[in-house]
Amino acid sequence: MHHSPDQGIIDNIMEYQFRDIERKWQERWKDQGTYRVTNDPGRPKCYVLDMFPYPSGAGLHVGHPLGYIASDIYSRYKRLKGFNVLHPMGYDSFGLPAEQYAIEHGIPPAVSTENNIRNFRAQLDRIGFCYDWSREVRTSDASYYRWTQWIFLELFGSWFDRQAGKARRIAELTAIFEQEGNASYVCPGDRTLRFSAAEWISFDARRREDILMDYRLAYCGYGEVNWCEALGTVLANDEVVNGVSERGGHPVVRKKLRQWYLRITEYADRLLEGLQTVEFSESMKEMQSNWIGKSYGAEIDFKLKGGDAHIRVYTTRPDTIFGVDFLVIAPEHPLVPHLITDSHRTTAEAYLEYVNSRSERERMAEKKISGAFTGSHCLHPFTGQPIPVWISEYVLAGYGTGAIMAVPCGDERDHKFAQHFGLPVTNIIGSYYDGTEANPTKDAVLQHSDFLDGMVMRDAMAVVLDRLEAEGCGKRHVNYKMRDAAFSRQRYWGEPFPIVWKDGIAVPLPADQLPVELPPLDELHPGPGGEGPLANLPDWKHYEGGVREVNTMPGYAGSSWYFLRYMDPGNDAEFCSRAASDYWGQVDIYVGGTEHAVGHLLYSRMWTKVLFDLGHIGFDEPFRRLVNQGKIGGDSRIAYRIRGTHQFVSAGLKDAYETDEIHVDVSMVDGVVLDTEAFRNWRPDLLDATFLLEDGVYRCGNRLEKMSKRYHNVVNPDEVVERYGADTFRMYEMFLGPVEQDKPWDTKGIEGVHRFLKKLWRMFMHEERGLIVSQESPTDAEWKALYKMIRKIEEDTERFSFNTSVSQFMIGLNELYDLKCQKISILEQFLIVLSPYAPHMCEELWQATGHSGSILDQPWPAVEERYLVETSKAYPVAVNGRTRMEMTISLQATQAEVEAIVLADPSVQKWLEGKTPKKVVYVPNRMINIVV
RNA sequence: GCCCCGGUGGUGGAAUCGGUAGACACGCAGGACUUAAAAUCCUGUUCGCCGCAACGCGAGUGCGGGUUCGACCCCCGCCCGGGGCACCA
Repeated sequence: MHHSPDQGIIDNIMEYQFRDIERKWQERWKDQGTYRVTNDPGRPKCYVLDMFPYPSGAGLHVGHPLGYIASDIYSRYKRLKGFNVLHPMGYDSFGLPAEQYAIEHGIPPAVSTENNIRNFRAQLDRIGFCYDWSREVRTSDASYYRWTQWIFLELFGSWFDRQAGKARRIAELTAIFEQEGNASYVCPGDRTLRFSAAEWISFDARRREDILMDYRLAYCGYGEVNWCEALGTVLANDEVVNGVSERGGHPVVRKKLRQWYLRITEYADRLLEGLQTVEFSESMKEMQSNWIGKSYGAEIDFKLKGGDAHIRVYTTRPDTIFGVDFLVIAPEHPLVPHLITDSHRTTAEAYLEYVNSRSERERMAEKKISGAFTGSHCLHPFTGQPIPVWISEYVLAGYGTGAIMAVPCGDERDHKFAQHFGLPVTNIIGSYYDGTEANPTKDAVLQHSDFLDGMVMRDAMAVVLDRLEAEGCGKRHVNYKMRDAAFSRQRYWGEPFPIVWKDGIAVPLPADQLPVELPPLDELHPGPGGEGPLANLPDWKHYEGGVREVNTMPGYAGSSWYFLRYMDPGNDAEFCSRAASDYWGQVDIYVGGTEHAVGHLLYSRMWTKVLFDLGHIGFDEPFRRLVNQGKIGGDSRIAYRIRGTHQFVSAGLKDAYETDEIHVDVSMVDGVVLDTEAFRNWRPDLLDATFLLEDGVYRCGNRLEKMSKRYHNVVNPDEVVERYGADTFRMYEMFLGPVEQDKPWDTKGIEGVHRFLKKLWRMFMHEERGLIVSQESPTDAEWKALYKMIRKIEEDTERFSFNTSVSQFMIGLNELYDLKCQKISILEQFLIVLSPYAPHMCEELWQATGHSGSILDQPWPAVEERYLVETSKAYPVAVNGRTRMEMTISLQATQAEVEAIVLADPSVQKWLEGKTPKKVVYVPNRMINIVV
C-alpha cells in the first residue's frame, strides 16, 4: 500500500517522509513568524493578492486552492528575488447563505460563520501557504465594517463634478448653489431640475436635502425588486422561477421599494479609461466595457397624434429614421397609461399584467415575441406620418429612455416583432434587405429616406443629427448601458447603514459614533413592508429622535476596499494610513475567478477612484495586473442501471439496453473501474445490485461537470494532502495545465509529480547511507543543465505559466540524474528555485545539507550565461516545407555557407531529385528550408 | 439572441515571435531487481502502410477554403463544447 509512518520503521528516516516533514516546518514557520511582513519603505514592495473567499459551510474542494497556490508560488518567488511581499488572506464573511442557514437551522450567522472560518483555515494551513495571518481581515468584524461604514459616509458626503471629472464634497456643492444655483452642474438624479441661487436659499431643509440626495454618490431612491408577498421578503433574480418563488412556489411581483444606490454611472468614463492602464486580459476588459456599454446616438422626440405629449426614444442609428415603422415602449414606461386607448384596453392591460408577473431575468431570457398595441399613434418628426405605438417586454425601462423607434429592415428584434404582428416593413436599404431577415449594415445607400436619399448610411448619421438638432426634435446623446448599483438589501447579515432618518431626511452619524454594530437577533423574520429583520428591533431602530436605516449593505460593500485594509489592518484611527497605502500602493497581481469580472471588480475600482478623488489614497486603479484562474471541474463517474431492474451494465455494453444513469461517488472508482463491493454498500437500495461486466470489470462512463456534492465528484484537498503531501499537491495542481484554463481534476496523474519529489529526495539521501551529496566542483554540463532550467523557471514563473515550469523541473532533474550529479553546489541552487513550489521538502533538505537559516530568504541564483552559450545547432532541413533530415551547422554560418553545406549533402541531393533549388530559406537558430 | 473562451495522441497538456507538432507527465506494453509484492530502474508508445525490426513512405492539431518558402498559430466560411449576459435598440 501507500507509505505510512505508522509502521514505525525508524531506520527509514532517510526516506521521504512528507507527513513528518510538512508538520515540522508548518509548526516552525508559525512559531518563528516566518511570514510576518512589515511596512518597510526602504525595501522594494510587491503586493500579491487572492480574492478572499466567502467561508461557505461546504469547505474547500480541490478547485479552490488553484489560484491560491499560484499566487503563493509567485509570492515566494518574489521574496527570493528580494522583494518585501505583502501576501494576505481574509474572509468575505457577510452574506446570504449564513442567513439562510440561520433561518433553517437556528444557528446565528455569527456562530456558523466562525465555525466555517475555522474549517477553512485548517484546510488552508495544510497546504503550506505563506500568508501573513496577522493581517487577516473579516468583513463581518465590527473593527472592519466600521470603516466600510465610514467609506459609505464619504460616498454619501460626495458628489461627482462632471466638469472636473472627479468627486467633491457636498459642502462645496451647497456653496456653489448659494452662489449660482445649479445651472452649471446638471443634476444627475433629475436632468430637468434647474434653480437659481435665490431659489436655493428659499428652499426649506427638506427640499434642499431631497435635491442634494439627487447629487450624492451614495443616495436613496426607489427601485423595482422581486417582491414575494407570501414570504414577506425580496427575492434575488435566481430565487424566482416561472414567476413564483423557488422556495414554496409563491407568486412574485415587481414592486417599487426604497433602496440605496451608488452613483457608479458618474464614473462610467473613468472606469472605461482606467482599463487602458491595467493589465487585465483582453476578454476581461471587453466584458467590463460591454457592461459599461457606452454608445453614441440620439434622443428623438415623437409627438403624440392628437395630444401635447411626446415619446422620447434613444437610438444609435438615427440614420435609419425613415425606416421607422412603429415605436415600442417598455411596459413600465410612465406614459403607458395615457397611451392605451379604450378600444385596446383589455388586451393591453392583460399584457401588462402578464409582464408584471415575470422577473427581469425571465424577461431577458424570453425568446418568444410578445407585445400589445396601445391604440395610439405618434407622428414621424420629418414626414408627419402616423406611427403605431406598441408595448413589449423586449424594451427595458431602465435602458435609454425606455422607448425605441423600431426599424425592422435594419434590426433583428424589430424585424421579428414586425413579422409576428404582421406589421409592414419599409425598406430603406435596397438590395441589402432581402425581405426575410434584417440587415444591420451601415454601408447601404439610403432609399425612401427623403433628404438622406442617396447617402451612405454611415455618412448620413451626421446629416440627420444636425437636422434633428436644428429642428429641435432631437439631439445627440451619449448613453450608458450600466445602471447605478443597488446598495441596500432587506437582510440581516450585512453592514448596518450609519444613517438615521429624521423627518424624512437621511442624517449621517458622525464618524466618532462608528461602528454601528449589528445587534444580535435570535429570529430572522422579515420586517413589515419588505424591510429587513432589523426592523423587528424597536429598541435598536429608534435612535436619537429618529429611526435608523434598517436595511443592510450588499455583499460587495466589504469587498470593495479590503485590499487597502490589509496594508494597515490594526489601525483604529483610520481605514488605512496614507503612509501604508503610499508604500504598498496598487495590488501588483490580483488572482481570482472570472465570476467577479463585472460586479466586484467594477465596484472596487469605483471605490478606489472615489477614495483617490477625496485625497485618501494616491492611486485610482486598485489592481495593476489581474490573473483569472480557471475552474477545476469534476470528472463524474456514471453507472448505468437497466431500467426497472437492479442490474447495472458496464459502459461499453450499455447501448444494448435502455438504462438510467446513476452518479457514482468518485472515491469508489479506480480510473473508470468500479469497486462493485463498495458500490453495493454505498446505499441500502444498491445492496442487491448485480453487474454485467466487460473484460471481467465494471467500467463507468465519465463526464466533466461542475465539482459538486450532488454529482458525487468532489475531491477534498485534505485527502490528497494526507496521501501525497502538500508539496506534491501544490505541484500537481500547477502541473494540471495553465492556471487560466478550466480543466478537469483527475487524481491519477498525481503519481508523476510525487515520483519527481521522491527522485529529488534520493539525489540527496540514500536509504541506508543517509546524506550522499558531494563537495566536488560541477562539470560544465552540470552547470548548463542547472542554468538552463533556472532561466526557464524564472521566465515561466513571471508569466504565471506554472505547468511548464513544473515540467522544466522534471527535465532538469532528469538531466542531472543522467549526469549522476550529486554535487552540493548544483543541488542547493536547485532547492532554492524549487522552494516556492515545494517549500516543505526544500526547507528540510536545505537544513539537512548543513545550511543555517531558512531557504525562504536565500537570494535567487544568478544564471551564468557562459555555460549556456551554444556554438552549433542541429537544424531541421526541410524540402518544400517538409522536414526531411537534421544537419548540425555552426551558429555563425552565413546564408551562403549554409547553402553550400546543405546543397552538398548527398541526402539533400536525393530529395532534390536533380531539380535546381529556387532558393534556400535560412533562419539562424531556427530552421532551413529548400524551395524547389 | 448577443458576447467571451476553447477544440492537439488512450488521458492532462507542450510548442512564449509564423519555423523539427506531440515536450513533460499519466496510462498502457515489455523487461530488470524481488520468494512475492511495493518501491525503483530500463525500453517502447500519434495513426496507417511496406509480413517483423531497421530504414522508409503517407496522413495528421474539430471541418472546408485561403495567405506563405513554411500555418496548431494569421484571414474567410462552418461544426462542436464550455462560460457569461442587463434582448442594450
